[in-house]
Amino acid sequence: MTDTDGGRPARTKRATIVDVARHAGVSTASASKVLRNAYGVSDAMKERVQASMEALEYRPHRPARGMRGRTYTVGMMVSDIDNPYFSLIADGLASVLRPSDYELLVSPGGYDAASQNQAIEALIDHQMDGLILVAPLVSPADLERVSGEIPVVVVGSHTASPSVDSVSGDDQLGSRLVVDHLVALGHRRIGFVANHQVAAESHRPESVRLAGFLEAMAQHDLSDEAVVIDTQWSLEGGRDAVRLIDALDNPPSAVFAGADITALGMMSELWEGSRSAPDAYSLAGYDNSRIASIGPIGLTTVDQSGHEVGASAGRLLLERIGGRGEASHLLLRPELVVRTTTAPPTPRAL
Amino acid sequence: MTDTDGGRPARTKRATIVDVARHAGVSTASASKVLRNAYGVSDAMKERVQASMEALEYRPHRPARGMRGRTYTVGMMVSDIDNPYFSLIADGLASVLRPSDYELLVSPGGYDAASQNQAIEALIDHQMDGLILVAPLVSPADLERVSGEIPVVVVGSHTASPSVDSVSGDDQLGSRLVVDHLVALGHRRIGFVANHQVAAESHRPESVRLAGFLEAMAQHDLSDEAVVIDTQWSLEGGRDAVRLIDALDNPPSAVFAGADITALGMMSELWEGSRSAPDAYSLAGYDNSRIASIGPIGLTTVDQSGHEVGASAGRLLLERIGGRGEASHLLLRPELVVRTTTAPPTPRAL
DNA sequence: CCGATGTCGGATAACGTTCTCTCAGGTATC
DNA sequence: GATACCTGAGAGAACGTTATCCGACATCGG
Repeated sequence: MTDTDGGRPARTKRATIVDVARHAGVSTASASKVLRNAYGVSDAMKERVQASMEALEYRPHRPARGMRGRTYTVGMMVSDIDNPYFSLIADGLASVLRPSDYELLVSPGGYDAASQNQAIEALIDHQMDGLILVAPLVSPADLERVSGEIPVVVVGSHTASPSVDSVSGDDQLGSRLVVDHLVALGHRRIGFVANHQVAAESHRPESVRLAGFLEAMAQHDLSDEAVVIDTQWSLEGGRDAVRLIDALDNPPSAVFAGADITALGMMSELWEGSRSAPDAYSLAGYDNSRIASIGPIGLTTVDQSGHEVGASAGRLLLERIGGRGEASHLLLRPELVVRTTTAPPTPRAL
Repeated sequence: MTDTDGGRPARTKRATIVDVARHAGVSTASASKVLRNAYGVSDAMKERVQASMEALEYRPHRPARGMRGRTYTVGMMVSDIDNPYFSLIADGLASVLRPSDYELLVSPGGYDAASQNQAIEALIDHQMDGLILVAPLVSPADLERVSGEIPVVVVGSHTASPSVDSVSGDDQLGSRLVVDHLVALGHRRIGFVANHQVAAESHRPESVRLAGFLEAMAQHDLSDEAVVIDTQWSLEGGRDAVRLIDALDNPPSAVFAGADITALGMMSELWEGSRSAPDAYSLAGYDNSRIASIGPIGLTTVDQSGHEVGASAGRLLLERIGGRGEASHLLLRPELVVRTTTAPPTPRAL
């Protein structure tokens, strides 16, 4: 009735380190040493134990390791697994984790601080060795608390915390690249679609991009021509943006949507009104999501090299797990990708 | 020098069930009973213990639970976290897991059988209570082996295994919906873009969709007009498909791309040749990914209701963990979503 | 030839839970 | 008022691993 015999299929017992030790004729302590390649084992013994592990198809039981400290697993918290950018980050991360002993597990945290906090706690409860938080919505205080328990690397949010590592794109520069491009095309009156929900928190990309936009406009002496449209970064928010712009007395001839998803919403809304970019106005996004490159879309955008961001985050985390004390903050250089949604202003807009 | 004192931040020790028990003045055994709301605790004690848990911010240590069996966590293996359809599945899954005690962790398994196997093993090593495998590339034999160790629900692959549960869309029906639609529009010669890499394995959606296409064409007495284009389901594969179709003597007036991603690649390639759907030929995809609905894309496609698929998979898995013996196989009804890439054949194509 | 030093291997006590089993006390039954 | 039964509470042994300590032996310098 217990598991000694009865499971429907002849459930084969998993080999433990004790089995390995017995099979190799050594103590479990020694087998463990081989497993961790710790100090104090002869080559002969090492070989014998490894052969036994092979023979028994031994794989360490992670919870058991977790009870003694390390699980050799790092957790990644993302708002939603459906984000092309997050996927690039995961890829980069995986590429640095693969050669190490570490493994990656992802937790979908949702779109509000409370559920993200819960997801993070669950990751901690699993005794992960380190955490990668992608564009987290949690408060700085919570972040600080978490980083006291476990090494943390924040990706995408500009934090300057002394206890949390961070990797992000230089969104200030990214905004400048877009503005420079639009101005070079001859635009003067330029709009920016802001994400009002979170713009107040200065460390978030949303507000850094806005600040970068305003600063770049000022550098071109175009502060008076900067038009901020307040809505939300989502497909629906993009649609709203189009309507808001239509209602303007003096509409811009080019719009920087702040994020690809918003630009896509705008394109969709324009399309439904039989208009398009750049005919109605030039349009630029941010993120270089895969969809932006599809022919009929052809969105001008900013590439953040998610792969590189992920790889850097992985390296930082591994270093931190390895014992580095002080936090490190990386700022990666974005690049402008010009496609077909930006062009010189149309005559009627001059 | 050890952790009794020295960590840089005043690292607060995590409360264990022993602490809770002491705080409440009961035995750890009783505290554990309250935690699992097991039989044999008075209401008074239950209340006291729960108050202590609250006070100490107690959260069970999952690895420790794992050592005794359950971890209250289910694992989901996906090829890549960047897939809009997977995200819908995860959403549906989360919605049934939330009210339960279970939590979800996702492992990105990659695009080949070997690395997916590795990801699955890692999930097992973590002592997950159950596994959701999304469109796995692993062999039926491996699947059988895994399902002997842990409850498994396969999503997206049509399996009839007696030991593995499955949930998938009725791809055969989906193909028929597309063909019926195209024929109703007046098309007779219709192409299907096949995914040659995996088409041989009859349980995979790729081959079921192909079979469904051929059967539907036969039902319309159009077997002679069915054109199968052999390439790959990816953006690049879609581009190839366009070139292959161009090389045909007697090209179809409508093409069923088999998957949205392929259709998008085709649209991109057509666009670069200053052509488009449905002018060049009608085009339909499969999956109803979010991007398909964007105005300038407007792809006619088949909706599989990923949310419902995920929710069903979650329910099945929970039942299975709960002890259901025999496997269950669900087939969900897909729906056609008509947008702008399909239209009656253009005169010259008649 | 003796003590000091170094190397390799093993015994063993945790780690935080679960769960079976035992026990104490109360209540019902005759 | 003795016996059987129930109920609530606790003791304690796992689970699979790690890491500290300890001992045995070999080597080396004087």
